[in-house]
Amino acid sequence: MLPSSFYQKTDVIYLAKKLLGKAIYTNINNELTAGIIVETESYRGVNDKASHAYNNKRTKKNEAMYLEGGNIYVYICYGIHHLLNVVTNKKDIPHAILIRAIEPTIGIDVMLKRRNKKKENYSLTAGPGSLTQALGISILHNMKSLNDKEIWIEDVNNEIEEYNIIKSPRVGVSYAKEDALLPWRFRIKDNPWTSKAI
DNA sequence: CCAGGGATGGACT
DNA sequence: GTCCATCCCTGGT
Repeated sequence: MLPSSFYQKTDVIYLAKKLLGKAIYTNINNELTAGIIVETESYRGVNDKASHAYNNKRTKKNEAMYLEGGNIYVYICYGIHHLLNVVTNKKDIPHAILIRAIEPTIGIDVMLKRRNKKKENYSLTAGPGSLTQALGISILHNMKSLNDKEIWIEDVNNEIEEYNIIKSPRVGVSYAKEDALLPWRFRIKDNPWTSKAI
């Protein structure tokens, strides 16, 4: 389990790249599942027009972003999809990292059941709404800690070098004007489990 | 009070 | 490629 100090570092761009290659685990309803994080996006708080916390926006929905690093921000997108963010930085600095895809490693049978699929393929966990469903993560986990027995992240000695990280603009944030072009989406090069979004 | 809309994914042509 | 399901917070009336 990563220490809280990891998440409380101040550079959310650095941390989004550092999360690549790490393993995220859930143990929900006594069912263990896990995968390697292969795609992330950074959201850099009050000055980032794509962030839910832009301009110090603070509501019941995004309150989790203002917790200290190492907590979880889950919100529902389009009324259907539960999207998982790792909160970073100090308390009251609302930085977050969206987990966009994982490569499944443990509990694939459980993931198939949760996703209502018969056969494993790349659509099992590629995409932010898909991986939360596979891992059993929902809005119920909003504001919970990653230093916990239900959801946690581990270093599995799988460091991703800078030259193996693809950087591109974030997905679905065209409303963010000039900030929409920032290359803050990170993917492991040549990994087939990343999301298919352009 | 209520219409609008979003860090998407899946079904279908 | 196109369409659209469906939640709930937000902001304008």
